[in-house]
Amino acid sequence: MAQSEPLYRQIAADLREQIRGGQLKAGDRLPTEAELREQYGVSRNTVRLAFAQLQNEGMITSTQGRGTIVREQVITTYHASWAESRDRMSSDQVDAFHAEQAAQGHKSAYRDFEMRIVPASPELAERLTVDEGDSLVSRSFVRQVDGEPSSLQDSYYPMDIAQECGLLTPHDVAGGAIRAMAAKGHVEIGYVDEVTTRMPRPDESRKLGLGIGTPVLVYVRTTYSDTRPLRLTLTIFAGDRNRLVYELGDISGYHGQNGYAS
Amino acid sequence: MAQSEPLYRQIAADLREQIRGGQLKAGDRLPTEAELREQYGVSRNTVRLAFAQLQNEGMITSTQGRGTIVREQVITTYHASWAESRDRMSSDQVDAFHAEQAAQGHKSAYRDFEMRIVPASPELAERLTVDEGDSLVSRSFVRQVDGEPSSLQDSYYPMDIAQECGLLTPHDVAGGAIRAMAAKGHVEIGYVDEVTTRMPRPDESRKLGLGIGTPVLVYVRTTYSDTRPLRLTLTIFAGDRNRLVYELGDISGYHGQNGYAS
DNA sequence: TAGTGGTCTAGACCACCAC
DNA sequence: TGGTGGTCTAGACCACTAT
Repeated sequence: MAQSEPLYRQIAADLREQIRGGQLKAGDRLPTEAELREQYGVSRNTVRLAFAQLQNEGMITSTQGRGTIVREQVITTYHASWAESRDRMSSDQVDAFHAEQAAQGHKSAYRDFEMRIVPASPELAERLTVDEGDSLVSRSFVRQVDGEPSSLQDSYYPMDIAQECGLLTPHDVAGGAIRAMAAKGHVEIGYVDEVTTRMPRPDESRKLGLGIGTPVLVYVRTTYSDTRPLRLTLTIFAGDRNRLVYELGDISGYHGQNGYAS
Repeated sequence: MAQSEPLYRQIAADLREQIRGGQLKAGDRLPTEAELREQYGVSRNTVRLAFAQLQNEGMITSTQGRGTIVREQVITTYHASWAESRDRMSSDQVDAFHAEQAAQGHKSAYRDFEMRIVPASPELAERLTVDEGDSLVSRSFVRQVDGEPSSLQDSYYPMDIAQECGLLTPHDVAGGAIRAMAAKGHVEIGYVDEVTTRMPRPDESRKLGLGIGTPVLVYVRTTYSDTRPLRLTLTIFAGDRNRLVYELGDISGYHGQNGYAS
C-alpha cells in the first residue's frame, strides 16, 4: 500500500489527477484552502504544502485575494536553425524572429534595450577566445510576444569588432548588428548552439513574469567567421512559453506544416 | 527600502548571496534549521520556507537526518548535431553517445530496456503522419552516465517499418535500429528537433533521481527519409546534468576545443 | 542516543481582490 | 465587507543518519 505517503502528497496527487483527467481544465479555479482543509480534515498548512508541490511542478498558480487556478500554456516556436540565417532575412527586418512570430499569429516587440561594456567572464572568454577580463560590448533587450515578456537576450561582441562596426551606440543598430558586421567583412558562416535548462534567478523570474515552478531554457549561440568567433548571444527563454526547433539535413520528406500545434 | 520583503525571502537572499559569493561552496553544509531559527529569531517554519525557496531554485538539497548542502553540478554534453549521424557512427557502437561520453571522461550505459506497442497520441500522429490511435512500436530505456540515471529515451516507429526491420523484439537490436532501418532502404536523411523545458512529473523525477527544483530538458527528434517520417525519439534529460549542443554551418574558425568545460 | 530534516497541528494577523 | 491567499508563530511527533 502507498498508505505511508504523507498527507500533503496524497492531496497533491488527487488534485493532479483531477487536472490530468480533465475535471479541472486550464484556467479553472481549484477549491480554496479552507474547502480542502475541511474536505480532507487537515490543517491549512498541510493544504498549502500540497499547493506548493503543484506550484513547483508548474501546474497551478495562486494569487492573493483571487484564488488558485490551473495554469495554461501557449507555446511559441523559435526556429534556431532559421533565425539569423542570411538567406532567410529580408532586407527590412532585424532578424527572422518577427516574421516567425507573425506566421504563428503572435505580435513581437523589443523592450528595455541596453548597451554596456563588461569584462569577459571565464565562460565568455573561452567561447570568444579573448582573455578573461577583456572588455566586451554587451547589447541586451527583452523580447515580448503578445505583450508578455518572452525572453531575455544578451549579445557579447569583442571590443575591436564592436568599434569597427558601430555597435557602441546605445540604440538599435539599423538593419541589425549581423548586417553591420557583414558589411565590414565579418560574415557569420558557422554557429555553435548550447542549450540547457535551470530554474530562474529571482531577477530573471521578475523580468519574465514567471510563476513558481517555471524553468527557463538557456540558449547560448556562438557565431564564427572563417577566422574567429564574432559574437556570443545568450538568450533566457521563459520555459512555459517557448520551444526551440532545429531542422537538420534534408527534410523534404516532411509534411511541411509549420504548426507544431500541440 | 526593501523592508517589506517577507522574512523568509530575506533569509533566502542572505543564503543565496553566501553561495554566489563563494563563502558556501558546492557540497558545503548550510547552517541547520535550528541554528538559523536562533540566528534570525524566527520560527522554524519560516526557516523552512526560506529553504524551500532555494530548493525550488535548484541551489540546495536537504536530506533527512543529514542536513542541507549546496548542490553541485556536473554537466555532460550531448551533441545533437552529431548523435546518430551515419558518418560519425563507427561499426561497433549503437550510437555516438557512448563515444562522446567517453571523450568527456564519463562511462555510459543503458538500463531498463522495454518494447511496447502503443496507440498514437495526437502529437505522435501529427509528427509521424499516421492516424491518431494507430499502433506504434515504442522502444525505451534509461541512459546512465557514471552510474547515475541521466536521461529517459523513448523511440516510436510506425508499425510497418518496425515489422519490416525487426524492431518488434524486446531486446536491443544488434547494430542499432537506425542501421536496421537503413539496411531495408529506410535511410534517415533529415531531422527536426524540438527542445522545450518543464518541471518533471513525479515518475520522471523518481526514475531520474531528481531533486526538488530540477527541471527536465524535453528533446523530440523526428527523422525523415526522402519520402516519409521514420521515427520519433523523445528524450527527457535531467536538467541539472545535461547540455545539448548543435553545430551549424562552417565552424572551421572555431578554436576546436571540445570541452565546454564551464 | 543525539541531532538532523520531514510532517503536521491550531492558531494569528495581514494584503489583496471582488462584491 | 467578506473571502482569498501570504506570512508567521510555537509547539508536537516521526524518520533517518551519524556516532
